Amino acid sequence: MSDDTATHDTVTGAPTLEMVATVAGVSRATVSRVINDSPRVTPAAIAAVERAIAELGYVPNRAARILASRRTFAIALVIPENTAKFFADPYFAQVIQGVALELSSTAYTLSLLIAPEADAEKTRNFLQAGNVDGALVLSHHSDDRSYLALARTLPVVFGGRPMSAEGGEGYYVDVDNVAAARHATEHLVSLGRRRVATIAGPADMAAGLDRVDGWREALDAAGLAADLVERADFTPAGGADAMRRILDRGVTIDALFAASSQMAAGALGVLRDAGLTVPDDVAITSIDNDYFAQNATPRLTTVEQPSVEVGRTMARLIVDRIEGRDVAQVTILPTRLVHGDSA
Amino acid sequence: MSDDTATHDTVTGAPTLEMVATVAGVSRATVSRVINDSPRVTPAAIAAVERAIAELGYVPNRAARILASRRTFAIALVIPENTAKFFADPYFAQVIQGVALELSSTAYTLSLLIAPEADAEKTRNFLQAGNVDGALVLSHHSDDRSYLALARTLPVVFGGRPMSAEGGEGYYVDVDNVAAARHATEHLVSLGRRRVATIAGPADMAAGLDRVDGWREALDAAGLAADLVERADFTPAGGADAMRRILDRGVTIDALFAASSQMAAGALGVLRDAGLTVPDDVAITSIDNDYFAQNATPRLTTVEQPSVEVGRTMARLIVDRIEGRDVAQVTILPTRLVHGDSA
DNA sequence: ATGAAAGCGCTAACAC
DNA sequence: GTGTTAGCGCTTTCAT
Repeated sequence: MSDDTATHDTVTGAPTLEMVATVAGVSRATVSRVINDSPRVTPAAIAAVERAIAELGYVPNRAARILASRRTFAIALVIPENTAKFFADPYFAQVIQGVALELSSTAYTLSLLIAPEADAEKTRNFLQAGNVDGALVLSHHSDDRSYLALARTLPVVFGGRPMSAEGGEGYYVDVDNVAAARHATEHLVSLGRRRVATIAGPADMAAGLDRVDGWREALDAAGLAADLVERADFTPAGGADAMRRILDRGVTIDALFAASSQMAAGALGVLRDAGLTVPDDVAITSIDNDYFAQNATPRLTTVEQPSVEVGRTMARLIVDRIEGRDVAQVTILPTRLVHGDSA
Repeated sequence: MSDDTATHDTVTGAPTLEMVATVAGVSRATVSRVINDSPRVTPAAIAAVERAIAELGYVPNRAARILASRRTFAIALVIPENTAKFFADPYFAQVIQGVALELSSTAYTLSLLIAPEADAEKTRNFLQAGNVDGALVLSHHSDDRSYLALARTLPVVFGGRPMSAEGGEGYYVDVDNVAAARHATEHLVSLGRRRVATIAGPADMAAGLDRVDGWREALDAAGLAADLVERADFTPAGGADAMRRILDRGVTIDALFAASSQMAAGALGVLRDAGLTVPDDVAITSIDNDYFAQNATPRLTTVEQPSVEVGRTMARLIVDRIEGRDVAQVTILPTRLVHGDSA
């Protein structure tokens, strides 16, 4: 027992598992079992070890753990967009924030992979190579088949329904985009608006397709025409262009549903330049209670989706899956209409 | 030599240093020396090892390195702002992007620390505790003394001149804020504008103080009055408020220099509401060629600071310092005026 | 349920 | 300049 000096030592570096073992009066193996909450330890041993851990302020050495266990304690968050777009979009920022928040209370570390489809292969190789214990994929393009394939060899959780998923494939967290769009549009209708245009998102994204569907559902239900659709790319500039195209059609609209607040923000300027006031001439609703919605003039009436919560949930699910716990394959988070001054 | 089967093995996991040693016909120590480019290795040995590494596609195991070397291969990026502000500000995003970019080609990993001054102490403890090999501090508040102190026990590189630094203290990367503001203002003057107001940043930030100085220098040189200053907090909402205060003074201005494009974006709406057009009634220049500058209507004429490059440079410097190489204490990066439609 | 002991893949003295 | 040899702090069989 050359180690029984542990408790007397003036601690040089950080306390080690061995010191905990000595203080608790058990073996290193038992301490390890407690740390990794193995089921085969007596309550008494657990208590002793936990007391020792608290007393010493022990924190397991990450590198040693990784080396010995041949796990990585790393989780990848894959963003299939280029860097510029990624940083410009508040949605990503919020999801990441949620993931980081949730992970901070676990042993897992976040490894951010901003992977334009261009080198998607490089990204998948990295993931396959055992660099992470699991992956979170913010899937937005229809081109997510490869990540779906990846999901067969590595725990993966998608953010947003993977578009190429056949029935029952893939774990994902999402909001009900159809319902969100429907609510936003219904609000315009309930205000007495009859000629409701929409600026939709790209046709290769679920949020692009589903939100047009929701808009159409609401108008159909009200017996109104659903023929004024222009697509854009979710950016303010794209929204402005789409708005111009709508005005160019020469029909008089009294309402607009934009599939994102960024696009609504762009449309706002075009309407103003055309001499139309919001909400008097044109009422507007959109999706995303983000920076753009909150800082627009007038403040947008918009559907808030819990993006931070999406991130948290994704993180929670991937950890559960990595550690072998059962989780729901599909998690749909609720949205809510936030009243601004644009409708 | 029970290991001479290495080259014949059907590779199970990743290739190890030991396999490289066998293939290269040297000892593990030599391989290690090559990897860590120790000076005491013969060119021949280096070549052999490098060939073996390439042949096997060997990548050093991070955990093992960390464990054996008692280094962390981690670099902290400290952001002394709260999470919300951090995510809303494109400047941070760009600097991080630069840091990540540069670090991706090194063995170092980025550990993001978003540390409101509130728990600055916790942050410093973490840094002192040997969790990272070096720290990057995005210093903006005058309250950076503590990090300056930290710099005596850990390699630290600041982003932005540390405000509380006495002469010669601290390594930092910055732009010439005075010159940037001067150029932006001179441009307004060169357009024939005579009544140039400014929306300045907070008085406890270098960018807040220096940019007012630059504005004043330009006006003084032109013999114009430099009396219209309102301070804000670099956000659009703050900019809008400041703009209102300027208008409330009742003086007619024909130009505005905003210390950030975010604030200029906020000011834009207020001017519009006041029935003033940009640039006809009021010409505007600002600093930061970011998302806000590019998506404002009209597009802002602004001074671009190379934020991504600031990040890259900070990363390069900290790695050099960690590895014992000599680096310049002060690095000033150039800025340039980008012409938009606001002036 | 617990302990003993053998590594995980690498670095760093220390000898030659 | 290069090899030998102990570990780094932890997990994980395998006994007991």
